[in-house]
Amino acid sequence: MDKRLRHISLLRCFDAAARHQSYSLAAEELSISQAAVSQQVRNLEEHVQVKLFSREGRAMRLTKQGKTLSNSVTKAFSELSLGFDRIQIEPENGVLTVTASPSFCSRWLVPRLWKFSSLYPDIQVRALASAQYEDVRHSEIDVAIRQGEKQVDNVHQETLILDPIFPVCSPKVLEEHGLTSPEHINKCWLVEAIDHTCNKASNGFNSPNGFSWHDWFNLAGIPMNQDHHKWMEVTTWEMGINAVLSGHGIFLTSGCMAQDLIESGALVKPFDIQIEPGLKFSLLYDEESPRIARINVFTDWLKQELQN
Amino acid sequence: MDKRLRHISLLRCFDAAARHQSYSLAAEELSISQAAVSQQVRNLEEHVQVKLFSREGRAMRLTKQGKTLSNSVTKAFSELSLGFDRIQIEPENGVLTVTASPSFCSRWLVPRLWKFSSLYPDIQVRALASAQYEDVRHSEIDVAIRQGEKQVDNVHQETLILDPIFPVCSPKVLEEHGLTSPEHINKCWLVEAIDHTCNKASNGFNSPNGFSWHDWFNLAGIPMNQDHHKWMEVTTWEMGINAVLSGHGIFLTSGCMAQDLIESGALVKPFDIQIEPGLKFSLLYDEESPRIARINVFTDWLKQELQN
DNA sequence: CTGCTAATATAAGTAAAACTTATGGATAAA
DNA sequence: TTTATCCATAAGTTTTACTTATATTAGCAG
Repeated sequence: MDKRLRHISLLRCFDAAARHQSYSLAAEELSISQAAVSQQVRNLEEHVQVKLFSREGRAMRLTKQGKTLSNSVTKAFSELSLGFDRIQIEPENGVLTVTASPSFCSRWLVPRLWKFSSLYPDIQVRALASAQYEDVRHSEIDVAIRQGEKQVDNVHQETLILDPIFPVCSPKVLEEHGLTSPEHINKCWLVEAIDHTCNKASNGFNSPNGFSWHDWFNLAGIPMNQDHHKWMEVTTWEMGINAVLSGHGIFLTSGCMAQDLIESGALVKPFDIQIEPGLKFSLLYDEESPRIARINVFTDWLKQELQN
Repeated sequence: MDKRLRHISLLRCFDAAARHQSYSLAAEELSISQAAVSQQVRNLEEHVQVKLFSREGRAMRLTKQGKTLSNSVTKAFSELSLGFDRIQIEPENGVLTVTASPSFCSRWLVPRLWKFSSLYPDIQVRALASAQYEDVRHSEIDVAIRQGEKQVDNVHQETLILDPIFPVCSPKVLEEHGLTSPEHINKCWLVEAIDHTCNKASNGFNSPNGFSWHDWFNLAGIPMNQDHHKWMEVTTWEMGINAVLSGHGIFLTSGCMAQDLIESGALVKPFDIQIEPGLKFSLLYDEESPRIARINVFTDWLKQELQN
């Protein structure tokens, strides 16, 4: 054991002072007195026989050697924090970060979070919208909800939702076009969400869709007008929802994206014909996360919410 | 500042116990009592709320979490030691480790070290023979002398010797073959040191040679017998020197490898024709080494020695 | 199986380190 | 020049790291 590590405690004050270039600010951060910081740094300088700070007016600037040591200390402390993180279990209470696609966040997750927050007021949920999967193991993200499925090493993954695909439109469009039979859909503008990678065979998290109007017409057993010119393609679920909300045609949606709007009457589901099993939404988290207790609270609530 | 680093001192005992899987051995290493180690580890376990060791008979085995933390602590402590090393200046007196090729060590360096030791009896020089360059920045080696030149990050490098290349032989061979003119060399066995990587264009430290008899004959302006069958190739300078010392032909040597033997009369230089500039020997050391004071003493002496 | 040795655990006490409060000195700004 | 801000130092207090003594557990040999 390196004898110099006998005075390893002194490095705490050194590190804080180095970052702030100020003993007072360091003392504030550490919730101790300025005099303590001054003495600890002086003790360190005496033990290693190297001047680490030089006074510049009221500030304490690092010497060249002080900078060198500070770099090493920062790395070492970071490594220790990581080690502690890996072995410790955080309490249930605290911040939890959940990531999903922007559409899922705004159309499904965020409109439901008030229920979670009512039940668990000591857990603050941060919803992080992201167009692609974020690593739950090497970031501060705790839970990811993604459309599709993909093998991710050392990450727990389960099916959260199997979402039917069906057409929705506004009540206005329903009335104007008299949509009493599936064939009548051919009278409308057809809105379809496409996967902008244009690769239906891709295996992994994708956005947004693996189904088209063509699939739905096949299921309904009716011919699709082959020279149908009234169609529009969008690249996110939210765009499609917003289109039909404003009275623009009929949208082949993923159920969960429209569920709250159907319940509120803002949109209607003209026909009880849906593609099943439709989309899979997966739930992912790191079982070895220090925040596993918090993650479990949230994911349990999620699953319960989906049964109601 | 991570609050857990408040108890950073406890990690010293943890680290020693983890390495030894024994509190008693850890105590011995740290020169404290077993009871202190036991209590420090217990305190750490209480603060982080994780069991780090499990008792197996008389041994203390790391738990899975203990192993995880131990890995991080080892890295962090290593980083801190490195930081201390980089800022601390060791005194002039102490051990200095010098590395060079085996041939250079035995033929040039070691035969001269007695002079250095006479002048600086408090600096103990350890000559480390190595066939390849050893990193002076991340090892305990202080000074490297290598043939050739190569860019090494954060390492001071300068030319130590520009060594002429010329033929040497034993006085006996000189007399037997009557080598009074360069053409007479064709009567002898020609010994040549080759670079066993067989890549003359390689940029970096190489061993041993970038020159051949062909080069020397060109310089001397005489034709080399094209079907010369009396030749031998060796892969180190020392082999070549030993060959001619035993009366075997004539060797195209690097000056410094034969200098002391020429001065003593054991070998002779038949002709005053030499390839110049010949080989470059470089001196390398880490300017940020804690032993820089000692390194400077040695390198200054080296350069002085070469001017005499 | 018994007795002994080796190793860790725990309790009480001591020594050293980390911190506090009070005050002085230096620098910057008004 | 005065005032405010920041670090340095001294003396005292609190906390942590260590000691010694003893208890407990495990392993080994006869």
